[in-house]
Amino acid sequence: MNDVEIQDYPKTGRFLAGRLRSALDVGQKQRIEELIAETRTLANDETIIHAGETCDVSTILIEGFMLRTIEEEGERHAVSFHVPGDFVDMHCFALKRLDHNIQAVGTATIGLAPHDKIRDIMATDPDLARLFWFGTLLDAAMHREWIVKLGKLRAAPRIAHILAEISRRLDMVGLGDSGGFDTPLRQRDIADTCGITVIHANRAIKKLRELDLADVVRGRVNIPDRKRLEAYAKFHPQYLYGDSSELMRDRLG
Amino acid sequence: MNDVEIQDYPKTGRFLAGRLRSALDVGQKQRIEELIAETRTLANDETIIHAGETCDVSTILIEGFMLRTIEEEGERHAVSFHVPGDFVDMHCFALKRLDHNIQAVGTATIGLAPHDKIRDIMATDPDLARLFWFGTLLDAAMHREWIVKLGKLRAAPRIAHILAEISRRLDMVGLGDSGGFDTPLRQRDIADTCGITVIHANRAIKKLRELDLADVVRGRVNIPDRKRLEAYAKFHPQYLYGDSSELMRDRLG
DNA sequence: CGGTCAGTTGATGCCCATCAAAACCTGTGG
DNA sequence: CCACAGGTTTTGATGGGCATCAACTGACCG
Repeated sequence: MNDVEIQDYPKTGRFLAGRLRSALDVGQKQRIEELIAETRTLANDETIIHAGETCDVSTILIEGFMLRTIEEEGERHAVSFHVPGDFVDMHCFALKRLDHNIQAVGTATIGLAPHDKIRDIMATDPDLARLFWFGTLLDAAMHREWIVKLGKLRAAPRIAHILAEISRRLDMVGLGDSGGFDTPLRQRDIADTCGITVIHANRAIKKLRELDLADVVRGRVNIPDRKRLEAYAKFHPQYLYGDSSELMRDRLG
Repeated sequence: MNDVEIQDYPKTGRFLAGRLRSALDVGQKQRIEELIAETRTLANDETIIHAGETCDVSTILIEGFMLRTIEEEGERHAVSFHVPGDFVDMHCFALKRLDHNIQAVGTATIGLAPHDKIRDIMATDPDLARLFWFGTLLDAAMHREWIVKLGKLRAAPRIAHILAEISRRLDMVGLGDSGGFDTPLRQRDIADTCGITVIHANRAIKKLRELDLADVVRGRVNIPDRKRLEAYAKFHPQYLYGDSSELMRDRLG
């Protein structure tokens, strides 16, 4: 991942960066870039898709953060979060309707890919089809890891895990920032993601601060030593299927 | 779903039954059936794929139950369970290696689909390609629902949710049994799935028994009134994307 | 009839939800 | 520049859920 990718492909240059993107040729990258018919800017908390709606475009997150949330009995549960480069609702192409909402956290910029263009790709480039598929399966892999962590970890390490994962994923798409990252995530969002109350999230964050593992302040997360944070969170990045993993040497085809 | 499907397609007749299967034509069903190069019988607890292994076949569960598990620090965590008709590791085709194990619970019969045959389908029938994709996205949808339930529900309703889901999924593939279902699931498996200890699982099961919601005995789960069980578990089947949902009327293409 | 494994029960302490309230930011308009 | 309002972060007190350690029962099997 380098800046050239973003110059050449300003809307989709981060898509699967650090993962299978390196297996794509120029023509394929160009074709993905041309998928994006339109870009939009989202306001804080704006929801682009509501659970149950059918859709005929898919959305790539270009800049900012987003959450997938499910409402139940008036409570919001966040099932996953997204960083730039994520095709946040590619699965909508195959599912036709979604079981959850997708909303911006802070302001965000998105690109829209009409499904008929994706259908063209499915019919003419099986390798790209498989790449899109791969992208949606990464979400499933992250869901699985999170299920394990929810069963295994208490509040503070859960939060540490979220922070460690965001940090790693930002790295993969070329937005790494040693020492932490800027984010509009609120304690409310962290609580909704970890399945705990805001109040308890606050105490757990305080604990991380006291342990000098992570400092969450408005708009910024400081991480003095990511290795220590990852150890505390029992974070093992294999499930992100990154390039750097020795196990991921074999590629498309 | 009816018995004719299983007579005509003994190995894959339950695949996506109750969901998009009804959108397939005879040629497509035949093509899926012919994917299965070989069948095998698995012993109790036998693991067919270990985390990290690459693979060049995918597996459909023909008879019995299976679990996806992730080991961490000697503890087994189950991230999902499977019923007949599930293509348990179709995602292995696009991911190449898996982040988890897949193992039988009790004895099970599976069918093996070589990846080169799947690749042929990807290249020649985009509708079937999309169907396979859809199948893997169902897993992701179930993962999301489970993440919400882990955040929202305590032990007893979690277990109730598992039981309700199994019951519904058996219905969809034509194995419904009003009053409950036979299963080799042990309390250990339920505990590993719910992220609780066996001891606490036992107490929660006792509670379900006392509430007359479900009776889990060796090899059998009795459900006197599924509606009541589902209400207690806050089970809402939309995430299973079943045919019966009004929202699912639109199909492939 | 002893061994093994699944299921069951009791006692203790920590984690987290809940109710309540205060301190703090941030943007707004006077 | 200050006052104010609304949302975010912080702290305290109380109770319930679950993990943990320990022990016992019952079923199946050689």
